[in-house]
Formats: sequence, C-alpha cells, structure tokens
Amino acid sequence: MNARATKKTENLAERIYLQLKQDIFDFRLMPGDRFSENEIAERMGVSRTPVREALFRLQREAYVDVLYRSGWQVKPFDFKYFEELYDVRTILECAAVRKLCEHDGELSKLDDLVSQWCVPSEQRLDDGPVVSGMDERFHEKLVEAAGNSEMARIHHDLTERLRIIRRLDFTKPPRVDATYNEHQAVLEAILHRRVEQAQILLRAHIEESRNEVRKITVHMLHEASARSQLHSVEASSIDRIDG
Amino acid sequence: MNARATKKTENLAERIYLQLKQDIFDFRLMPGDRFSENEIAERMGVSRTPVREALFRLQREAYVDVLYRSGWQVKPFDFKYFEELYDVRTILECAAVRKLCEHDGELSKLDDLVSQWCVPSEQRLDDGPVVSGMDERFHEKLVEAAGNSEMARIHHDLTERLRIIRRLDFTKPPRVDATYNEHQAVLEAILHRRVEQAQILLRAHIEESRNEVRKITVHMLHEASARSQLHSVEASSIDRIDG
DNA sequence: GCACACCTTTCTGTATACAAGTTGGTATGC
DNA sequence: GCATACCAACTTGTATACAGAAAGGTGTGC
Repeated sequence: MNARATKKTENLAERIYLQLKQDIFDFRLMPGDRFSENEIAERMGVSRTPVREALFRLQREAYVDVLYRSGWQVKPFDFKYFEELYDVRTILECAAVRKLCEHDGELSKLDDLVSQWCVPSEQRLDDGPVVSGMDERFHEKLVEAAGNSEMARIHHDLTERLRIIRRLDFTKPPRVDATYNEHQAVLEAILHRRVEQAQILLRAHIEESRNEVRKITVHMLHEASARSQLHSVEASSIDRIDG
Repeated sequence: MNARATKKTENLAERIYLQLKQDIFDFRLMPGDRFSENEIAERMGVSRTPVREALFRLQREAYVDVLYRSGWQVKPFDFKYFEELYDVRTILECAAVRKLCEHDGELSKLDDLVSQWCVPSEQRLDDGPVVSGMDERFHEKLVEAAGNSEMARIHHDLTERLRIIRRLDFTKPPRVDATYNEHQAVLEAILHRRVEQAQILLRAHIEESRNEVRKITVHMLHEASARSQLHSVEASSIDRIDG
C-alpha cells in the first residue's frame, strides 16, 4: 500500500546525482568551475554524504575531478576526448550493423525503427530537441537489436557522455531532414543485408553529425570565452577549452 | 618532504576496494555470497564510510549488487555476461588492428611487443600466471597503440572484468606455446599491413582462449557446485551459475 | 500442529562530528 | 617595500550516531 507513497523519497543520492549532471549539461556548472561538497550540500538542502556519493559517480563518469583536499572541479572541455568517444561509438555501431546483417532470422526487432523513421516527409517531426532525442534512441536501439547487452550498455554510456555536445546538433531544419533520410537509408541497407553499404552509410551519418557538432561547439565556446573575458574571470577553463 | 612519508596512509577506500576485489577474484567471496557493510568494516578494521565507497565502485563495475536495505551480494556468475564481454573485446581489438594497419607512419609503437613475443622458442617463458599477465598486456598494448585513449580505457575495463575467468587459461603448457605463436602471427600480419589476415588471426586467437576458459570454467563450477551440495548450502548461487 | 501477528534484530540510507591537510592572507622582521 | 613565517578558515577523508525499513524468529490463538 505504500508502493506509491514512497515515490519520491527513495534515493537522495540519485536525485543529487541527476541534478548535478543536469547542472553540468545546462552549463550552470561551467567547465573548469570549482566547488566544494558543502556548497552543493547546502544548496540542495542535504548532508554531504549523498553529495559525495553523487560526486564519486560523476567522477567515475569523467564529468568532475576531485582535487586532493582542495575541492572539486567540473572537468574542462576536451575536444580530443569527445572525438575519441565519437570514434568508439562508430566502431560499436558498425559492429552492431554487421551482426544484424549477418543474423540469420527475421529482423523484426527493427520494425519499431522502420515505422518511426521510414515515413513520408509530411509525417516527419521537425522539433529540434525531440528529433535529437529520437536520434539518440535510434542509434541505441540499433545496437540493442544486435543482441549483446554489454555492448549496448557501453554504447549507452558513450551516448550519455556525448549528449552534452550532441544535442547541439539539430538546431537547424536541414539537419533534421538529413537525419531522416540517412536513418532511412541505413535501415533499408540493413534489411537488404548489405553490410558494407549499411556501414558506409552509418559511418557517414555519424561523421556528418560529428562535423556539425564540432562547428557549433567551437562557436559556442568562443562565445563562452568572450563572456568570461568580459567578466574578467580567470581564464583557466577557457584555456583548456581552446587548447 | 613528506611526499614519501604518506606512502601508505592515502586512500583507505581505495585499499578496501582493491582488497574486496581480490577477495572476489580469489573466491574468498564466492558468487552469490551475501554480506553486510558492517561485516566488511569490522573485518578490515575501518568504519563503514570507506567500505561503502568501495562497494559502490564495485557495484558500478558489476562485481556486487546491493539489496535494498538488506545487505550486499557478490554477483552470481553469468556465462552470457562473460561471453558478451569477450565479444566486445574482439570488436574493439579488431578495430584497433584496422587502425594500426591503416596508419600511415611507422609502427614503432609495436617494437616492444615484437621484442617480447617474436623470440625463438628457447627464450620463451612458460610460467602460466606470468604468461597470463603478459597476454593481458599484449592485447592492451595493441589497443593503446591504435591511439584512441577512450577505446583503450574501455578495453582496459573489459580486461579487468574478464580477468576473473581469463586467468584460468594458461594452466596447460600447450596453451602457452600456442599463445606465443598466435601473438607472433598477429604482429607480423599487422607489420605487413594485412588487415584482413591480422583480424582473422586475432579473432581466432581470442576465440581459442575463450573456448579454453569456457571448458575450464564449466569444470570448476561443477566442482564448486559439488562442494556446495556437500555442505548442503542453499543452491541459489549455483542455480544461476549453471543456468 | 499450524498459521498469523508482533517484536526484536539487523540492514542500508542519511546526518553529523572529528581529523588531517591545503590554501591564502596577514603580520612581522628586515 | 619585500619576503618569510605563521595562523585561521576551509577542504576532503573518516568515524560515528540516528532513522526508517526489511527479515526472521517467537509466541499466541485456534
């Protein structure tokens, strides 16, 4: 009877974790920002214990760093890091596509994706953030369909880590439309068991998204840099951003 | 001046973490075993705080599970899980080999590996555990040489998780010798930029190791099962082991 | 003898107290 | 005026105290 009564009280640490991650994603906590456990605890109205638990999780996921007895820091942006993540993502997804194409039985697992992406242009959605989320799910479902749950888990982790910059894609309608076309082409290639073609298409699709994000990120960070200099903040975070 | 004075006192939580992992690896903590934070804390002579930190890390690495307000449990063996890890490992290593073969410049990064593995048979080592460790490093260095540090990190995680069953390989001299031959063949194929051949050889090498471990694991777990039934322990952990 | 309810114990989740160390500012000596 | 040393405030790391919930044993009613 108390199954839904305890709907919210469970997992204080989890709540802090999600909140902090959202703060980082929304740039309320900027790359390079330093803060203490007490600050967070007071701001969230909890004790240090769940805050520390949340911070350790974020540290393990490479969002923050602990400075020995001298506070925490939001990890500065590192382009090389994101490039590498994109790279691994491509490798895993191409492997998933190969598994799917070489799979003997039906590919009914892909039905959902087909009905979502292979639609006439008038039925296509055009809301940037919505399509961005759909794009994430497309790639995740592709890997899940390959049947290796550990591969799917690792790919999911990559997706999480890339989200902070990936959602900068889909800010322009042409990218939304291109995404529909590219997903459709990939799905058709898989359904026709054309391994090489499907991999080439997928690789190209990810590469385009990556390039788009790369452009936007550079732009965005230059703006952030300008803001920082305006506020005469010490430029430590920006140094590393540009570096 | 106190740089080396604080050699050991640092990181109590880290120490507990390593100790617990070792306990799991050495089967002092058997799959399915249940325990509480207090038990560990008292046994290690510390408070619950660092124990909890260590347990959360182990939980994230899929070694243990927390049962809501009812203790912790060493994760039961799951063959499917290890099979999947092997699979992802193969995918990453094959991708690394491709990168290496398609790399334009010199492959001097592989010099260390060549000098270690491409030796006449009288210079080969034959101590099982030693070669097992060398084998781990061989595969890790192969991926590191590909130049993507995130890929290397993920591969390293896989290696860690697989170690508990992987070291069961190399218990017989023929496997040691075969490992030398196979590593040598892989390296030569890479140095000659034969992508396909290198991948096929590597895939076969991992597959052989996997099969060997599979056989030994089944044997070992049947023994554990027999022991458990002898002690008339409830068979929960063994059920999942065989299942 | 069986079933159900209560109660005690034990568990994790959270808050707080204490210890050890770093940092930055200030005061003092020159 | 500058450099150095000391001190106070603040930080994380660790230990302990408390709260709420789950589990298992025990006792009672039938």
